[in-house]
Amino acid sequence: MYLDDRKRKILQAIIDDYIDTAEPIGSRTIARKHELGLSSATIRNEMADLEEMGFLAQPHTSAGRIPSDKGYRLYVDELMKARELTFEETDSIKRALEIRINEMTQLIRQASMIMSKITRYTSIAMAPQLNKSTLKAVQVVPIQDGRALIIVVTNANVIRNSFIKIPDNVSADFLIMLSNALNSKLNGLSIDQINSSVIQDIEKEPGVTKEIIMPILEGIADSINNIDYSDIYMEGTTNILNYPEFMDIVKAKEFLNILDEKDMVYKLLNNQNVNDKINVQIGAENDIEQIKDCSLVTVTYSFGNVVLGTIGVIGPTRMEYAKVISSMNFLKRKLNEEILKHIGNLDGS
Amino acid sequence: MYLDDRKRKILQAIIDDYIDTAEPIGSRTIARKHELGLSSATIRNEMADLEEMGFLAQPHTSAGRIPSDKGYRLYVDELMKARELTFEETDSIKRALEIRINEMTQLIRQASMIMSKITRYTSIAMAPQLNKSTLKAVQVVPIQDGRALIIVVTNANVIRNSFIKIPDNVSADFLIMLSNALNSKLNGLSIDQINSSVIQDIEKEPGVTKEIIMPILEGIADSINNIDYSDIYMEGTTNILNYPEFMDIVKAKEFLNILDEKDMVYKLLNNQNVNDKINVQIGAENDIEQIKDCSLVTVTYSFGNVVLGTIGVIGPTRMEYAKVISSMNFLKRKLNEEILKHIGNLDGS
DNA sequence: ATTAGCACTCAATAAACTAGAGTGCTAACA
DNA sequence: TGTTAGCACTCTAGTTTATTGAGTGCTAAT
Repeated sequence: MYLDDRKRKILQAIIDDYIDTAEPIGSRTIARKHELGLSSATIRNEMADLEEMGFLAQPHTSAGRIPSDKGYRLYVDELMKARELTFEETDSIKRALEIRINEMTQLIRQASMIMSKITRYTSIAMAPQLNKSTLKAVQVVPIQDGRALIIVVTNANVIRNSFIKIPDNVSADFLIMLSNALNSKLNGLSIDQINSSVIQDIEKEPGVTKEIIMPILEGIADSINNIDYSDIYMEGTTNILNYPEFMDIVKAKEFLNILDEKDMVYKLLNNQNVNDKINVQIGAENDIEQIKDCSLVTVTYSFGNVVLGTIGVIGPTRMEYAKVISSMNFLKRKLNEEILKHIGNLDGS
Repeated sequence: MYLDDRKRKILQAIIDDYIDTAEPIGSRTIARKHELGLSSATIRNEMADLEEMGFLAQPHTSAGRIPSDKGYRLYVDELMKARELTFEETDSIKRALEIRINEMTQLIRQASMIMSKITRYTSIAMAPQLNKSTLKAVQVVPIQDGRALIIVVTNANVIRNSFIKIPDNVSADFLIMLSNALNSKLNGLSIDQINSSVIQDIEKEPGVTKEIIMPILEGIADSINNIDYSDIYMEGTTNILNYPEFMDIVKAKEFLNILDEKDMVYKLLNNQNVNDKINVQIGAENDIEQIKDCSLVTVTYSFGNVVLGTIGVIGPTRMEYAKVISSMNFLKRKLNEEILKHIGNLDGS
């Protein structure tokens, strides 16, 4: 069966309406509301075809049709019309990102917050993925005898600390010297690139022993590797409860439970293709059974070839795709500008 | 009317049963299940008295009785029997706190997590309140020309960073000297104690100017004052959906919305009395209308006179108070031991 | 190819009924 | 005088039955 232009128009009309009302759409509704010049009977025949082709489904025999995941996919890829953002929307995105930024993570949280607010869905975000980053500065700061604090700054200006134990007899001056050595040797390396030849190189410095260097390197690895789940942010988690398809307490719980488990959210955000596009996962396209009735729109942003994180909006499959995608596009653009400003500035580049 | 021993026994029995079943309790149930040697008619009369005194309420004329906030209050203060924790429970609390702790916040998150798991309610926690802390170490680390990173460590080993701008021509050696000066002058002071005389004192150091010292002090204040809401942790937010009184989507949403707004949670945790006791807020005793059907059990823990934070468990007013309070007590004890170990160690004291 | 018409289906809502848990009151009892 | 058995009454929750209306699929006419 061929998906001709009339079928596409009808499908589009049905999905538009369904996104709007969350009610199964009948042939008469389409005939009345959209000027297709066709009677309900004709549309009825076309709808039967569309169902057979897998784009529509029927909750029960005497109900209207609702879109299937496949239907939404076609809609997103080909049918829907772009939605212009209003001035209020673009403006609030712009203003949200205009904060005084101290750390990348703040920028991301802010971005996540505004996405949730504009779309009225739930936003999830993941902050910089440290193990892909490279070191920009390392400092060893003495706190008191036998204890020091390692501070690591990455090329994306993410800061991590970790306490370490050091031998008691180490002087503050020596640590300063050591910090300088570490800085020059490790600068620009990713954590994976710190191998034995680099370590041997550092050991050549006067006074540097295995006893002192090992806890420091462990501390650095600790700081970096520990992608801890605190770097996952969520906003508007209860928004889902506003949508009729999640008014059922069991459904709502299923959804909220996934958000409660940060490693699930982490997995969700990490399964995305890393590219410059807006990613759309519809319904069962994500492989978490409990949210097979949800869609996820994500964008991964980066600086150079360093992936800095991912922001996503998750809502019912009956999502206002046009609006969400437009918002994400605009956010991505503004976010990239901000990242450039932020990291650019600090790099002096 | 006098609340004699028999009335108290009956009230206790009713509340025990109601906490268990969430169903209004009738006179016959009490007569049957508890060996009070009284007929249902007698209990009926006593129940009418208890209702008149405000300890019980009736959802409708032909239903059993449910406890009022006042009833729960009496129950918590005087009636309930302590609940021994099982070995599994004490053991899992102990093991949860045995992690390798890098920062106080990790300890608190861990504690919050285990409370939610054991009680099956929602736990909320607040990490160290920085502005009551005193400074233990301050370091100014050059990142590149014109930019430096301030690292602040408090007496509770909480670490905060903030980027600052400094004049271009400042040398790394000078910053090291300055760090040393700041360390000796600011050590032991709280943020409120850094006044103009302290600042003047620092300015006496050779080469220190207002231009250089002001951004640094601002950076310190930034790090400290910014009690940001990331320091609020929650676990088991969806647990509430397991309790029949919150199966209603509107009720559930009301509850979850409060948790979604971190400043509400913040307010909730901050309104607690700061003392060494377990605090119990029953129903409308907390002044947030939306959670007037919830009870909150909190404990504030501290080191010396420094308040380090608060951990709370929030659930329906029909809460297993005995279990929650026992758990909190045990947690408090273990937590204090850990804090002593942790901070003690690092202080060398 | 399109459409009007009609019989049929099914969910949702309302209305009527039933069952049962629980109360309050009264009168009898120890 | 406190306690209890007994009974009429109340109210909710659950079940059954009937009704409505939106929507479909099919057929025959255009």
